[in-house]
Amino acid sequence: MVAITLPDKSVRSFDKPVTVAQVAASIGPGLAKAALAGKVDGKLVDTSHLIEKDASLAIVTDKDAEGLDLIRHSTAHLLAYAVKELFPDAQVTIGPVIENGFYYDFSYKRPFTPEDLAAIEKRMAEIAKKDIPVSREVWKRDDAAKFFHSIGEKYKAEIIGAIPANEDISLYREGDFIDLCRGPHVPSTGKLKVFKLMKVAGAYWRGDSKNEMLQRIYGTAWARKEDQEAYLHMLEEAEKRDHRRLGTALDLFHLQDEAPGMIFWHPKGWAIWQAVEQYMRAVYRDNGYQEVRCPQILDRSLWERSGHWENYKDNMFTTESEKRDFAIKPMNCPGHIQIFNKGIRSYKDLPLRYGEFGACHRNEPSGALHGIMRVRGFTQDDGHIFCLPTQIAPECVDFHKLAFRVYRDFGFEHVQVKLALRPEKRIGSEEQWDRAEEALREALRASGAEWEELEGEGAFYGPKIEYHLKDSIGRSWQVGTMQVDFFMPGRLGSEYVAEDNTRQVPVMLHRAIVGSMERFIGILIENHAGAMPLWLAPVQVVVMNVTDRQEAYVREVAEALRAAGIRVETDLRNEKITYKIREHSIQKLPYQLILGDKEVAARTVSARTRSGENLAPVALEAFISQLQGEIAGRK
RNA sequence: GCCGGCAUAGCUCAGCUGGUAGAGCAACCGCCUUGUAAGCGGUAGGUCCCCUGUUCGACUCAGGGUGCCGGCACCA
Repeated sequence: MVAITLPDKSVRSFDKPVTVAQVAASIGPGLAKAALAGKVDGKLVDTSHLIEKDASLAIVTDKDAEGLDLIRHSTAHLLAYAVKELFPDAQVTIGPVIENGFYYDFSYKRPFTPEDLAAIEKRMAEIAKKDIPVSREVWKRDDAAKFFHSIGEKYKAEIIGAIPANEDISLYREGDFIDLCRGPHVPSTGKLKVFKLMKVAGAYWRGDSKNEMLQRIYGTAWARKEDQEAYLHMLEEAEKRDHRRLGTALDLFHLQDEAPGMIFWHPKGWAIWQAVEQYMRAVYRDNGYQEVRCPQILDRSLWERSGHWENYKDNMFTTESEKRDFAIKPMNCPGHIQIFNKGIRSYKDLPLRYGEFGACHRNEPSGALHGIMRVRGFTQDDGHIFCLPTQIAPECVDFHKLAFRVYRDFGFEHVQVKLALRPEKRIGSEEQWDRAEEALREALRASGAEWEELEGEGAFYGPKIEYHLKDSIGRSWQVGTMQVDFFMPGRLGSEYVAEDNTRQVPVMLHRAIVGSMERFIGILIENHAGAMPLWLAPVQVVVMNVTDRQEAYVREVAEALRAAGIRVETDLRNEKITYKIREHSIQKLPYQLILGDKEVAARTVSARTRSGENLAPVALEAFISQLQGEIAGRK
């Protein structure tokens, strides 16, 4: 007797072991058809899985998140199947599920072309249509290794070789194609109906740039056609919000060949920058930071002492003058330490907080550059807190709260928090690391944050909290950070006089909220689709005349707005009002003031909002105070 | 840096197999004095990314470079 408990708590009894598929069939033919896998006692298995003893079972269909992942995983195998049919000497490697789809890495004598992709996708559809059963087989590890060697699949053999010898492994067979896989998979290829190959790209074998490069094919797969169409449509829409496109369209900035990874800020882009910077400056001021400014170029000897010359040389721009070597600063911390070191510090001075809008240059690999998100010249809202070990935790708690307040003010609700823990190559004692990691955890816990821990991702001098925001197509970018550093202050000779009159080395906290002004503005642009909130909009109001009779009044109104601190432009061009409205709408201006004879006569203004709403005429003063209210509220 | 793709007017893009280039928008000049998302007419604008080669002839083909785009690696 086998008793199966279903999710609704009902129990079905069978007189001998049954497969997931049989249980599904016993419930109903519809479910039997929809079944993609089973979840037995919480473990995902194939529908062919034989249940031999009492268990709980949930039938997984394409309505479950797991079902969708299954479809994607099986579609990756389908892709490999099709590739092996069309390109028999291609070698298969791995094909995992990713957000919205999957990829599969192949080794092949030449790169796949877009035409290849179309042919592969066609073949996939044909195989799917044949509804070929997918079956699981359990092999001895060595047999499997031998087998994959014999068919020339050296990557698979290598993967299997890394599995302990006494472990059995599972293979999945569909038609002539057999692949090593933990599974589970859909029962047959006919379950795979909605997929599309998206792009080819190079990817290193085992993610190591010392290894050969494989051909990675990316695809997307869905349970329903509408889902895929919605996804593709979303991608198209996201493309319109790309900060590079909007940067040109809204005349915010540009880049050019002579300065790769460095930005020319146009007046409107710089107005956004200034709005962000002034806001962040107030954040420094109101939270116990003193703003400072350090040299852009510093002598080699300083970078040797800090360790950068040895560890970071490839990323630094260097220069030479009168037989002295200099580096353009890639970071601000050594500079801040010089300020700290000037004079004798007492424990009573700590925590001491310095903040800078520090322009840094890093010679990033050319392939890493991306619009204004990843650049070679950028400005950090970089702060360093010199403190006692006991002050680490409270400083981190305060910082975390502050960072989240800032993100909220900029309109970000979804901030990913990650905690990067001790890497293999590190300095400092285990005890110091324990304390530092725990201090950061404590700060996150105290703030009620949810976070993800990344083993081995910390800096060599200490662990760090990372704050990430997403761009329009969902790529995640680190913005803020909080890092504990036990190392650099000692290395650069910082000390304070402790209570017992001994000299001690302070702990340094490296912290940034927007991270890089450039990246942060890029993300701001994408998240607002270029329609910046009033307080950040480069031009907040445009004042327009209907005919040239209102010209003087337009100037008067604009001047009053300017005097009230509003960023205002006039549009006195000899064009139809509809033409002007269209143009400023495309430029995503928050408010357009339309002044005709009526407004002149009544000494009022008629505003049109960005959403296309026409507000009733009001007195200028009323309009100004409305704007000032919105700006103060950061709307 | 690695794999692949791309580079034509200010912007977005077209230009078949080699015969030195076009459109729309923008700009400029007129006309129109205009009321909530494009009035009309005209003019001007290009080292077809750069260098070398093949060719009678190169935007087009080949080689090299630079930059950008998509990934990978990197991002203390």
